[in-house]
Amino acid sequence: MSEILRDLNPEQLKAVECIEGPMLIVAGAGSGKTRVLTSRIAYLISRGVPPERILALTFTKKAAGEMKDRIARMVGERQARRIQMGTFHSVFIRFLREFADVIGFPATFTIYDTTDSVSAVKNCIKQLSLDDKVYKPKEVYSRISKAKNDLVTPTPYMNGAEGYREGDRLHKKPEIYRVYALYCQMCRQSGVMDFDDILLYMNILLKKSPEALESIAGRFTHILVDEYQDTNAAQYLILKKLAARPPHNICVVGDDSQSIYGFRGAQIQNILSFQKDFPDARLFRLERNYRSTQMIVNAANTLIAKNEGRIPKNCVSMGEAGEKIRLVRSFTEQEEAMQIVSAIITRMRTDRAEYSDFAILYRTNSQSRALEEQLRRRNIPYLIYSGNSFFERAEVKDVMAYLKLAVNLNDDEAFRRVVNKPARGIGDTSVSALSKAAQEGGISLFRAAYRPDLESFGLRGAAVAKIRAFCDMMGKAAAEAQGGDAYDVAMTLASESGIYLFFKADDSVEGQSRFQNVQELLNSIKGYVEEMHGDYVNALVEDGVVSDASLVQEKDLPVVQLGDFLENVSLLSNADVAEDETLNKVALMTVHSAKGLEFPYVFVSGMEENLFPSGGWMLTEGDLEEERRLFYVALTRAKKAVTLSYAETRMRNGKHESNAPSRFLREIAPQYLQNPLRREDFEASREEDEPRGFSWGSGGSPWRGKVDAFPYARKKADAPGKASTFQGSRPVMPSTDRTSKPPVIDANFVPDPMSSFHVGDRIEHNRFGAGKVLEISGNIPELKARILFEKYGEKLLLLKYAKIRHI
DNA sequence: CGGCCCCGCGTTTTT
DNA sequence: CGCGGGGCCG
Repeated sequence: MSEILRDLNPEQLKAVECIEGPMLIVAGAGSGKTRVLTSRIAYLISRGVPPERILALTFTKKAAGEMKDRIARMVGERQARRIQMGTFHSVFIRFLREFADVIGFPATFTIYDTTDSVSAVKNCIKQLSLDDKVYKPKEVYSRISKAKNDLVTPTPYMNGAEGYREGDRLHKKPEIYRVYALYCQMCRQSGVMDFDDILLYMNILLKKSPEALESIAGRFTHILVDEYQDTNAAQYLILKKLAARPPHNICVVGDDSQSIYGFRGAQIQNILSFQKDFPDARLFRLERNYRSTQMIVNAANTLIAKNEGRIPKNCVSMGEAGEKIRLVRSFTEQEEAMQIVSAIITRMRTDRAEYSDFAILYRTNSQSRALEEQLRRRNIPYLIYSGNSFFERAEVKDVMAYLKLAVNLNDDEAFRRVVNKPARGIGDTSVSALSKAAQEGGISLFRAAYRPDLESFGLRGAAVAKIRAFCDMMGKAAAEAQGGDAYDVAMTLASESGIYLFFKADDSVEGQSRFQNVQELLNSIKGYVEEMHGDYVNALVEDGVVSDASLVQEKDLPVVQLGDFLENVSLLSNADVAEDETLNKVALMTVHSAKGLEFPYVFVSGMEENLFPSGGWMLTEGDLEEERRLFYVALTRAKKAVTLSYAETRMRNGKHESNAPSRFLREIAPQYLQNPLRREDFEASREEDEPRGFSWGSGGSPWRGKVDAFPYARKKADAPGKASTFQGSRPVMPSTDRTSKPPVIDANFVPDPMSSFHVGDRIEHNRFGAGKVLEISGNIPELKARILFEKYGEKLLLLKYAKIRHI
């Protein structure tokens, strides 16, 4: 036991040792939250709490896995395995299967991912003859999702609960309730639940069946919840029910400052008012930051202090002072990327850092492109953590649909996707007719295929025969999937269905790549089966059932079924990257994806208004606070150094956009910034020397007013009232076409230091080409040079920004 | 029935 | 700009 408690600081120790009653642990970034959670569980076990009576819930599989590993190291694999630990969704799926009959679902229900759900919603919209230009499937789905999170089921929805109908009418979409009702009916008749259903039906189950509540809640003496600030209403209510019985041994851990999923229904209020829900709750604060330098922690503190309604806490770095946060200004996103890459290369030299010590974070996935290009150009290995791009590939989804259909023949989404792939002569007409038959009977497409009166829906005998042949094949596959090995079943199905050959036969370059993906999917099934078998064997050895892993025979291994694999995959996230994939690579990801991770060196790119914080249009105070928390998360990922960057113009949706530097850059107290923003930075374009709004190639001599261009911009900065430019978060410069500006000559351009230039030097500019220095004026760092360019005439450049080198 | 083209659209997304 | 979906044509 002493070993469990040994390395904890006093605050952590208190949080671990308090074993009875409700408690809230507010854990600042990098304060050893996971350590406390795992130590606490280990401590409970050491104090005699049976592991199976501990329920530990996380949001991600990764978090659950890491915690399990760490606990196993403390109390042994054998004990650790008995803990009920997993994601909200995976744990609740288990309960729901157990009590499936109560809520009227087959115990074998399967899970729709978001794509499945949206496409099912789309189908419902079609079936109701609604215009999908008005009723956009994605929008309708998110509306339904919201309602489910609020536990508003179709009937109350229809009857006006929580103002949903009213809201819909306001948005001129009064029929959403009908889509909702139909969608629920469809899911039910398909034996399918979406992600929100898992939480919704869990609530319904606990409400409807006191026996189920008693049974489930009675299993656990201790409940632990990770990332509590991200729970939504549905999760919150489940937790409240499970912990309803005194002494309410529920321990929630989180950080209100890191609540960044409000847009998905997370309620920061849950953590803020935990002590109201449980008046005798004890509050523990973990404020010692072991991750980041003082500079980073202090900077982040000053930023987050701008938010209201926080749980008061004062995070203090236990590390060294550290260096100030750097700010990189650039003209375009390409330049920004270039500078980031250069900084990485420099840092690797000076600090002997490795590629994997770096993360480049951004607000939106689309920002990765420019970064990728520059990284590739410099041959730097990188890894993009973006959505499950592999499982989003059409060919992978096709094969997955076959597998899903084999596990659940009533999965209409899967059915539609593969019924005519490869071509079986079952076209739209046939599927529509089948659809009618299914709708009329309130049954799935698969079941409808066997209706004796199918021909009365306008199908010819030949069409019916083709449909039934397909269904027979799938029926056979389903029988095999029942109790068969996942990999064997998948292989057999892939070849029998013809989908394997379908992809193999395409010998175009893209076709081969698609086939490779299919192969990779099948391999990953094998990998999964082997991993499960490995875990099983390890458990046998650990339990002393066998003395050596090699003694376990193949026939003794448990069958890993296709359904297991599919469920596993559907609950996978983009943080779930194989460890060897991350080796020695620069990490690129959104700030959201970075939550929970840490890196020695962090770059946050795109620090611009309208991007970060995003949503300039209708940015409410609440939205802004969430953006600020998001930036807080970004800063606190760094252990040693942070570099922030922004670009003056950025290509967005095919248009050039100019935005002011992010207000967040001003919200970090300037003493933590190496080169804080000055007022003129918030003014428009101070690119090189041109006055703002200037348009290249607008005909005539582009050099009117060239010499006084920069002073002009500065004068404006000093003008009273001008500060409002950055207060109003609208674009500072209209997107006048800057497309015809002189091209960047060399993207790899490395400028010479500004003090190296002298009158008479022959120089070369990144964009203007060759020229001669006529005059140097001003003092560092405001050093200016008057340069006569061969092609563009005389210009006054601020050397700090100009990309110039000697020839 | 399949392929091609045009149009529309475009935060973040642990499950 | 780059993608995906729908519609139209062969």
